[in-house]
Amino acid sequence: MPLTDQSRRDRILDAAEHAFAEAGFSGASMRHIVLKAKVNLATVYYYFGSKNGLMEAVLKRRFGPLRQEHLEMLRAAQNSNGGRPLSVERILEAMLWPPLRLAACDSDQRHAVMRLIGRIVNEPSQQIQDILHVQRAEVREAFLKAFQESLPNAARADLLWRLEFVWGALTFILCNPKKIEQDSLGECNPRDTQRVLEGMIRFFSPGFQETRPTILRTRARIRKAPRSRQRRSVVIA
Amino acid sequence: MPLTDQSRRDRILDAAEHAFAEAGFSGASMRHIVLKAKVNLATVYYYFGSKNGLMEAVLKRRFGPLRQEHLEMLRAAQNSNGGRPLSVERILEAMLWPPLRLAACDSDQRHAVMRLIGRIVNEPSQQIQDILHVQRAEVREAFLKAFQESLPNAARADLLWRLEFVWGALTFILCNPKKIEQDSLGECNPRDTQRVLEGMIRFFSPGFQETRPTILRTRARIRKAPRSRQRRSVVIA
DNA sequence: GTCTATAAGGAGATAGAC
DNA sequence: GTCTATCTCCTTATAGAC
Repeated sequence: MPLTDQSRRDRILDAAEHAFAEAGFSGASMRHIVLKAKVNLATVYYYFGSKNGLMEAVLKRRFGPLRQEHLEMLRAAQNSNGGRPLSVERILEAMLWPPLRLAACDSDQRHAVMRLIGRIVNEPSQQIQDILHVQRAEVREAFLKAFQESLPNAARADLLWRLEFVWGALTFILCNPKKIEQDSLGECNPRDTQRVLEGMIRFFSPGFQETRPTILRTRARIRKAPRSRQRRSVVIA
Repeated sequence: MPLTDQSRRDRILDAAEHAFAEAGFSGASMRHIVLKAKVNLATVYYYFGSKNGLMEAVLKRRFGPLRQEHLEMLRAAQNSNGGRPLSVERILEAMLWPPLRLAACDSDQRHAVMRLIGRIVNEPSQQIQDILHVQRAEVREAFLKAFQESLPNAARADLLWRLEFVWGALTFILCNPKKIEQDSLGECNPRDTQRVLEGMIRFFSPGFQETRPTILRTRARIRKAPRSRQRRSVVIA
């Protein structure tokens, strides 16, 4: 870790990224960050103004390039396909690979980036959510459009839901790689990015093909809950 | 909201559940909680000992019954099926419905419970993760076994990954119902629990049937990233 | 640009009266 | 069991010398 080669600003961003990824926004403290970055506390305020400003800079450094890579990969796939609708597999690949690749970089920051993506998705702060929303809206639209072209019979609402499911699954595994590995007793290896990608594409692709309209079944048998300690005056079922 | 009918202890738990769900563990403060619960600060320490103890009580109140409901619903489905392997759809229903139903209760605590489930999954604290692990391990095993019986040709590692994907998608939509509704301009309605359940079962079922072994494709074309600002000395691809 | 020193307040937790 | 008052520490943030 050559400290001399790295400017103070970058050291702070790296340390902050790490801290925010590990402890969340409110859980991370400026003092821990400056300790790890080996800079003075006032330096952070000089460069970033506030803790919020620091988080914003951390997010933009990662999600700006990520957004561009998403869009470029989708466009490259479309170009190489001569303008015809892409297969679901190709779309999913363009959707999942950029974040997985980012997380696969072999560096000290690897785990930090992985967890940061997953962490901030569920971050309570409205300001953080706004930053994320701006970064994601354009990408969301592009992929939704690709899916609509690929699956003209699918209901738009279904596709929207499915994008959320995939995005949720992705952020979850990015945020909890260690837990997954431990819970599976080593059978799942989140660092084998290539295999994770293949597994996700194989698992999610068939579901997207399911374009018949939803038929709501009556499900009377599950109305009864086993315990009485919960309030369930109104049960939707 | 009849305050007199509710013991202090329950008022604290309700307020804490709400606060933790909204702001996360470190983001929520004891002082905000006692303000909402209309109790004295010392009362919380009398009943729960510490902030950690309070969180633990909040989690156990919800996840104990949830665990039981998961197991009972799976067992009921197996019994009604005469011991034969369940369909993937039935297993998914038993897996998804208890948390969705819990979130569908029409009460002031509804949103709190929804978001709490999603929130704590990504909570950094190790102690919280341990509580969650204990609650989830038994349920995980039961559902994994059900899937293995239903899909004898599926690789165990694949099933483990897929359980994580489903769990990740579920916790994501539980934690971010408002965001989903806004991003979709109202087309997705997270409060229509029944439809969400059907949508998830329809989306995830086909993927589980995919039991052919994974064939890793070479993907040279995605090796190139669009921007040079990221370090990518070692790219796994 | 970088530092020391410190402000100003919020946090979790407790002692001890009632 | 419930309250007031307080301890102690840590937090974000800033003022001002160099």
